[in-house]
Amino acid sequence: MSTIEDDETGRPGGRTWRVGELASQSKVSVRTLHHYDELGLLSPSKRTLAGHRLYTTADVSRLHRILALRGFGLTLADVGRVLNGEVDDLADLVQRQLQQAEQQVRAASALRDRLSAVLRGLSAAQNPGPDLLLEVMEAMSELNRKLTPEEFDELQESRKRWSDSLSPEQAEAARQARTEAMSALSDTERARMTAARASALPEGWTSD
Amino acid sequence: MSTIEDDETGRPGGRTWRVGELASQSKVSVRTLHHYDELGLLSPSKRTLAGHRLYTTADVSRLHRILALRGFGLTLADVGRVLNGEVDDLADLVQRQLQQAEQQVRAASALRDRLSAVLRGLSAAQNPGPDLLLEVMEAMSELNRKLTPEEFDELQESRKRWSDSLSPEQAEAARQARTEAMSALSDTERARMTAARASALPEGWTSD
DNA sequence: TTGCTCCTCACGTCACGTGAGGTGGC
DNA sequence: TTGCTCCTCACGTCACGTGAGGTGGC
Repeated sequence: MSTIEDDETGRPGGRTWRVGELASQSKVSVRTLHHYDELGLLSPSKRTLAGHRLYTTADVSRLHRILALRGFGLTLADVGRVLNGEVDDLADLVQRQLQQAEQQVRAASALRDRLSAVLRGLSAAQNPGPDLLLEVMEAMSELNRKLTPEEFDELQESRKRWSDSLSPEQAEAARQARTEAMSALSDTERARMTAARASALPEGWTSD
Repeated sequence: MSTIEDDETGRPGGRTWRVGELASQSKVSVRTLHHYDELGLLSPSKRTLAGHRLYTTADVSRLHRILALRGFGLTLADVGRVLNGEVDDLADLVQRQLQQAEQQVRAASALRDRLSAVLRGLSAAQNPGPDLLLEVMEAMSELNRKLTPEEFDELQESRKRWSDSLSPEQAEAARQARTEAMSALSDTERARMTAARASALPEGWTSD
């Protein structure tokens, strides 16, 4: 404030930043800035004689715009296109990003539900051996494909062969874990089918 | 069923599958099976004289176990460790997967909310030019960092410079879009902070 | 002269996709 | 002989992380 020729010069518009400075202030890595330079997404307007990057205020603004768009889930390629004005229908792009995010929410939620069902099954068993848990996880996945009658028979049979090798306590725990898992799976499946029906509507179709 | 020496031989346990067969039946690509072979995750027990892969029933079972575990979000490295019995605390692994899935749900939900706020802002503007949308998205991101007073002033000023170049209709649309966006952002921010507080608890700490 | 920052390669990540060029079995 | 399937390289993807080996400015 009082110094005028300390680190930055007083010339308006002449303030520049070195990579390290810009990186720490923007909470990105130096490597990220190098990467954006390589991609041509953000090339510093100046260089020192030694070849060190110097970012101007305009460059900094562009970086902020890049980080903003990146924060909305755009790929760097899309970020570049948007900033270059190569995208005419931005609303359409945002719409697609939204659908993608919704899909991610559905997928992650379904995964979360299945995992917590496994954990509930685990806690139901007093001594959850690794084989038990594996069995439950496999059974849950098995149900995700529709089984042909023969496959179902074989699954039953292999389950039987397997459970014959267990102590009564282990067998009971396995049964209980499986029941837990199956019911949770059904919930997930029901939700999935509902979602599938909704997304099967033609594009642009609305309920009114 | 009636033919006994048609494509598969009758010898029990002798049934084998070629990559293409196994791939289509298991809904994975041939390349995926090649990949698992390269990783040593699933190497066919047999080969023909010409070097073609032949998968036995045991191999097929292992593939199903692999796909099951993969479906629970494990990396292939973790899948391998589990199948090799190198993981002693499976419950802990599942627990970490669950936390990761929950994190994904939170991140995707927050992204979805911000994107739909942008779209609501968009529809509020009768003529949403690309600059308008960009402005809104940037403003939303800007708020995600805490601004120093000077930065806030500069943001206001740049906003002013920008809005001076707009028609009254555009300016009004921008104002409305921004209001929408800000309120949605606040919701998100509140949720984020709540989550942050929760995750700031030391490991193993529970509320009872 | 010692640190700290900067530079340019260049390989690694993760789970495969996608040719390229060639061989085997019905 | 024509298709179809199979084989083994080997590069590409996406957004950087992580050294390696060397130079510049206070």
